[in-house]
Amino acid sequence: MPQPRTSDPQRPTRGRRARKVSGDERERAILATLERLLEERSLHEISIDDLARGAGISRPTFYFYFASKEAVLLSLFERMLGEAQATRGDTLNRLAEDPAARLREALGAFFEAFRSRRAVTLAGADAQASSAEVREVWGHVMEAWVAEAAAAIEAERARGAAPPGVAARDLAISLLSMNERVFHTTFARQQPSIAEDDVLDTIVSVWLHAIYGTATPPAAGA
Amino acid sequence: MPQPRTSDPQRPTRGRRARKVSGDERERAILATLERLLEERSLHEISIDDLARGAGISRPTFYFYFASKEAVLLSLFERMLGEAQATRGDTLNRLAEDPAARLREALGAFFEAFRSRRAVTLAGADAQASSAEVREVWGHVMEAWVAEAAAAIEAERARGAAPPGVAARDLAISLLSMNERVFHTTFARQQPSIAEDDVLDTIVSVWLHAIYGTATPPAAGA
DNA sequence: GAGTGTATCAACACAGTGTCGACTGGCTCA
DNA sequence: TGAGCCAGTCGACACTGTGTTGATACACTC
Repeated sequence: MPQPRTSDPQRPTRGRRARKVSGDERERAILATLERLLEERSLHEISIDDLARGAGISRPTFYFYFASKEAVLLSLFERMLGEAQATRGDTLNRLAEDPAARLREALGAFFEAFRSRRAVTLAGADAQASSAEVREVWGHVMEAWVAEAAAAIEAERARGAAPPGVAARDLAISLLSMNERVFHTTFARQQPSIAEDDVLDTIVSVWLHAIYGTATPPAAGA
Repeated sequence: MPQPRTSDPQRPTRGRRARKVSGDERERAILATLERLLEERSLHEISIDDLARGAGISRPTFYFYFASKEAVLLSLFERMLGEAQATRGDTLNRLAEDPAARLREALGAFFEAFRSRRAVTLAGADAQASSAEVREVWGHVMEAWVAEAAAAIEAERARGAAPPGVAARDLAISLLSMNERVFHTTFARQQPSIAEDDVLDTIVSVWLHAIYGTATPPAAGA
């Protein structure tokens, strides 16, 4: 049985010129095909045969590259989450500089990262229902964001800018859960949902009130 | 082709004594079987054959009662949502009496309604990914809650208990979305999630701060 | 020029879905 | 009382999608 290749990038690419069509190109073709098809229909309306044909290979050959279509989605999803991480930076750690502005910046970066890959975001969220693996990846990413947000909340409480209240971690989970679900319904254009242009204003307001009790918390210099 | 029966209760039950096993009993047996199996595994790990066997009938006979397993879930889901509506009452309309207490009451009723039917709640939420029909039912229910919550927020702003802010409807959507997702991760015992005992305290606190800017808003009499 | 690893696919086995057509057995009304 | 109706039932089939097997090709290595 051929081992499905992991997307491990340091696989040794053997000497000089690659074959007409290399394995990496095929892998990328499969990923691109899924991303394209997800713009039109949901993962469970896409068959492995669709992906294989889209990448110009047969169904058994598909299995040489990925173990399942969920695995393809997972790869796409992980890439996107990596990008989301990268663009966001450490904005939350510098909350004290100007809470309202920094928070808007951080939440805006998330929003933008997900918005720019709408189809993958939605499919990834939906796939959590059916794939324990997707659930686990998402759980790890969320865990990191929760820890970061909780630390930021505690720091703001410590410097007296935010009043004490419910456990910082629980608050962070609540607010991030809100983001997650609000983004999802907005991107899916479900009813009821918030208009794309109003999402950021609304969630920033909730974050500020939930953490500081006011929409205009004090900056560190003030 | 036999018409799949709706769960329409006023179907005429013909004269005197019912047959050994009536159609209604079968229908109830299918619903009960799904609810039982959902405690152990997810909808897409349950086949129509499982449901049929569980109800003591063959697979083709299943189709006499329901058009698909999603339809069975939908029936279960709608019943549960109906109960959630019923137990909650009009608490949100009486927010002014004592905002913190009434809000806790209203959110507590929701939490309890969903908690008591954990398996159906989780399966219903998951099925939104794959079934437009489930999505639509959930959308309608949410829409009603959003309208009610938005009206309550506007009333509190009108009486001066809550400060003005982002659109009441958008705020209502955000807060209800938070509930939805927080409940889901808690019931599914995903990581990260809020402990079952802390959920109510946490979300009530966010609602109060987001609407009133404080955890101790004034009652109407005060 | 034999051997190894990558890449490929036709053909198969299988699981689940949905449908068709035939059958049963109680009930109604002529 | 017996012809006809109808809710209810299921064996058998066709179809779709999944995952595996085994054989093959090709490039590059030693």
